[in-house]
Amino acid sequence: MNPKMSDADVSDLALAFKALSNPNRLAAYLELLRNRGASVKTCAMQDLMGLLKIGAPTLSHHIKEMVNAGLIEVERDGKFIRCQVNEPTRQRLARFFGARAER
Amino acid sequence: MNPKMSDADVSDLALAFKALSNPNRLAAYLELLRNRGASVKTCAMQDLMGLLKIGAPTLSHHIKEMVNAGLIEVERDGKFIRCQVNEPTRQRLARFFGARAER
DNA sequence: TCATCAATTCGATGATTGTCAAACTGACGA
DNA sequence: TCGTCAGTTTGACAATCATCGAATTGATGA
Repeated sequence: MNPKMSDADVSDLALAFKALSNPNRLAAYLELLRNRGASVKTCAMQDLMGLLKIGAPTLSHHIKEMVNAGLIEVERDGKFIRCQVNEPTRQRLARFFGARAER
Repeated sequence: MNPKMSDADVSDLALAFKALSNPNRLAAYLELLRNRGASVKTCAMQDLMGLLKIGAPTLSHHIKEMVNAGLIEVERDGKFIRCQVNEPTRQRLARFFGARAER
């Protein structure tokens, strides 16, 4: 039924799911998802630290892992960083679960 | 934009993603997804062992974890088991990534 | 009844992970 | 130029995970 999938695609997907398997990372991604429709689409690290009772080193590590998994993008802005969700990946994940269209 | 999400919902989701974060489990789930449209929607353990160069004890463990995460359902049929994807969870995951309609 | 077969449970082990504190970097403003 | 601030890197450690072999269970068919 579905076009089949290479081993490489499977391990890319597994990487994305692994990144979302940690509750703190998931909550961070969820926050970025919610910001997707807002006027300011990005979060700095301190915004996320407000939600996630974890230290800066840990969050920095989590962000790096989400970037590495292709889930989010990070931009530097002087002292700050700006995180936002990676759209192509988000859409690929939605399709994986069998979604068809999206408004 | 989105209705917000309880901590419990977040950890349920994290559990599902953790289950999909292992390449072998992901490949098994993928196989069940592909069978979703077929006439025989279920797989026995040996069907999955054909794909996944791992032993029966390990696969049994993986299946239990996917059941526990709500990703799949398992039914006993004599000596065999029949696995298939859990539809409500599948749809919830598709919606998580922002998909709207389906089919 | 008994041998076989599908699947599960148990116990162990090496690998990976999440987190922290401490030290570091690089940008900004005084 | 200096102190401070946002974020990063490093090194460590406890906890969790994936996998295996061996033993077990329960159903089937001879």
